Amino acid sequence: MGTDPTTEEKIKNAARDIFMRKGYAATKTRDIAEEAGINLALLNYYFRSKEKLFQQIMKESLTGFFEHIRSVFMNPDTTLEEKFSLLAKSYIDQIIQQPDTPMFILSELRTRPEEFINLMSGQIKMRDTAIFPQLVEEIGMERLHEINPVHIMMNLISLVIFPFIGKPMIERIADVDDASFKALMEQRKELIPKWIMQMLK
Amino acid sequence: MGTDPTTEEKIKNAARDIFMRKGYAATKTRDIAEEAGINLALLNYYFRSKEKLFQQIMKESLTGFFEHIRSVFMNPDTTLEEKFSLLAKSYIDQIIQQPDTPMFILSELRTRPEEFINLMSGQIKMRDTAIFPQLVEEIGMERLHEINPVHIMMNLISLVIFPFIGKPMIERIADVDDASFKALMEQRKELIPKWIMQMLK
DNA sequence: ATAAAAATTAAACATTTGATTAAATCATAC
DNA sequence: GTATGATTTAATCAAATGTTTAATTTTTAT
Repeated sequence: MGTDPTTEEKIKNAARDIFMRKGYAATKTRDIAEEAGINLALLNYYFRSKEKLFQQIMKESLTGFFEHIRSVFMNPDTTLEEKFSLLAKSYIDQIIQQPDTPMFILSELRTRPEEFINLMSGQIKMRDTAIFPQLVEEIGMERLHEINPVHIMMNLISLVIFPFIGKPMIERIADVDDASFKALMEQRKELIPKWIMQMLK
Repeated sequence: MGTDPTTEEKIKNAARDIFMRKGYAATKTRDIAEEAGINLALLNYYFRSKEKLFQQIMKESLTGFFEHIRSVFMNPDTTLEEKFSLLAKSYIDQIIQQPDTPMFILSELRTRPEEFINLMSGQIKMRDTAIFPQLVEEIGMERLHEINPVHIMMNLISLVIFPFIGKPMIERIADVDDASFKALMEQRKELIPKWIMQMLK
């Protein structure tokens, strides 16, 4: 067993939980305090304000979110298809562990874009990745006008992430339960790279 | 020119605008009143409460959102590829007009799933559509175990909707401006049906 | 023209909510 | 053991927020 979490950690864990599930505006500092099992004043004692606490958590979420893309897309020693496959595998695994992260980031980015300008800068730029020239080469100069590499990147991310974002709706429309949903996501680790490769044909 | 909007319409329009942009919790009744140019008390006079006003708007958004899917997927007289094409075209056009709708629905569905159980019931069921048996036939019985029709439906919706949800992030990562983004979306009306058909091969 | 109904306004109310304060408790060093 | 600093608590504050009230103005019907 690990050591007991410090008060600071308890607050952060509770805050991450509730921020991710309900978003910034719907999260009350008292909910965080109760979930963490601490006195309300301790939240401000350790983190100064709800806003500061939120920014710490968002920064870490963003970093984790991009680290996956970065490490896969920056590697010059893997082929295109390997990159697609690695990204699908590691991302789907990660999101299964923390299903709320993508929606959390995207919905806060929509609601309060101002706060993100600094947090987002210094993150990945598509043109600086190793995958970008590989995509350009695979598509071929003469076909670049009909299929922009940005489409392929969007498609990869869309196919990986959207099912998790749309899960509550998909489960109702398609009559799939939680277990079946997870099984479908597992299959997608293999299917997505195949689909993306076909798009390049 | 159309007639002036009634007070009720002014409130609803303002509320739709702000709810869509900021979400339920971050929207203040006073913001709605100001945006609508009306006295705060009129909001409760016409709609009883913020919650009731929200539910009306959400119900209409959900209905509009599903009407497109329904009308395309229910039509027994179009081929699979025609359905893919029609859905991509009409959906992308609709979302370009009202880019916040998908994110609005999905993020509120995540934040307050309780409120949605009644609003969602009576909406579309995948197994009752005309497209479902078409998909099953196209895939073929012997391949159904390796590619569940639900994947194809998820992919279609993902490729259409996700770029709009991820737009603020995509624009930063891929260095595309608003005009280029719209041009890319226009291309996708033709590309998405093609990509989806390839997945069935 | 006038009375009744509908619409609008300014003010206030009751909670909620983020934050602070001052006192109390705990841990650590000497 | 005691003093010092860190941590925790209960209580409180001030502002924000959804809603209501009571009075006023505008519209409608006769």
